[in-house]
Amino acid sequence: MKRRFKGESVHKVDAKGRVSVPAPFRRVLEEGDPDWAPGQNPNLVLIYGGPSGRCLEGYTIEAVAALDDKISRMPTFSRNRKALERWLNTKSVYAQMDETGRVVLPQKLRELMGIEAEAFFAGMGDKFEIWAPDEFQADMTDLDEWGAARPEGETPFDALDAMDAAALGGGS
Amino acid sequence: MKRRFKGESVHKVDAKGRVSVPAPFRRVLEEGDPDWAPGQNPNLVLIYGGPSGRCLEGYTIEAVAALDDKISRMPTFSRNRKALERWLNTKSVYAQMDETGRVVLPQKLRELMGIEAEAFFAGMGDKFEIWAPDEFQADMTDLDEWGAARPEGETPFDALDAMDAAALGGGS
DNA sequence: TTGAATCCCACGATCTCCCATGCTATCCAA
DNA sequence: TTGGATAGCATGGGAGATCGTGGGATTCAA
Repeated sequence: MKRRFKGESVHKVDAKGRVSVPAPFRRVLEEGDPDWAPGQNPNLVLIYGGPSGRCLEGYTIEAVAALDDKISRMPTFSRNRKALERWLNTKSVYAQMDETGRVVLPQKLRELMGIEAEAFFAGMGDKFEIWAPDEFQADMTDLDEWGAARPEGETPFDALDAMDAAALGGGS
Repeated sequence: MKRRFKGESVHKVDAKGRVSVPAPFRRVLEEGDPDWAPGQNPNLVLIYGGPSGRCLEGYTIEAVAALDDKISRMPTFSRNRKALERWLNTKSVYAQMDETGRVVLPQKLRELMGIEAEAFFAGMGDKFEIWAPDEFQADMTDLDEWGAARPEGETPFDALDAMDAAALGGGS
């Protein structure tokens, strides 16, 4: 079973835009880079035009390849495909960890996300997110309030339960 | 794993029509030119009659060869084939990077695309696009607005999710 | 001989790479 | 179980290479 991005942490961003990648994330990035070998520095991809738009998303090389593959199976001239290609190819950059476990966040991306002295890392399974700490806090609060305001039986956790029922129904 | 064209940037076009190729793109062009050797300048191909028509497309030598190959497998006298051959052979020019990482955009092509003082480069995986900055912005805005106006469950990202379902359903 | 394309040189700003340091967690042996 | 050794982690800084851009000189053809 492949390791996934889990956990959260805050790291300093220095004047050059360098920031430490949370140590547990490094293992995932290494496993997810087909060219990686012990003693080397894994590559990754940062995407910034995502659905929310308010955070950077970090993907392993493999995860990006899987996305690429999925998109390439969509109708060639569909608008959906064009939008996704723009997102995955234009609104993204390669990055590489250095020997001390850091990556450089280009100035343009830091500005877009409002990241200054600190960056907030949030594991999200097959990807991770990089936020300005206060932006993440705001998003988290939004999400909590939204969940709390849902009617009985329609909270996120209820939706999770509903997945079981659907699996049973569909699989039989 | 082969590197692909990723990212976006704007560069000045000087009076002679020279523009810097974004540094990350140079690596891809080098890898994609079979004749390239360290210390040399990679060749590339610029195509300008593409489907959208509003931007130049830059391809590596290898990518052009692959397209050529694909087209040559089409029925010999089909109109499709003829149209594509025109596109790939007639509406294209070779270009070469100089030692400082620039290429010359011929005046004719600049005029066709409305490129004047600045050119916008957009990575698109196996190729990259060169736009007049405002043209790209307009295209991007169109695309974003279109996506935002889609009903729930039909946005580009929903379509991406749907690929999983299709893969499962189609694979059985 | 004049315009355009090519080559060579120049320079400031940015980015990379290498080295350095203090801290924390882990491990091993007395 | 306790102290010290060791490895990994988070962060900082400096020197050199790369990048983006400008301009002059040269060549070639019209």
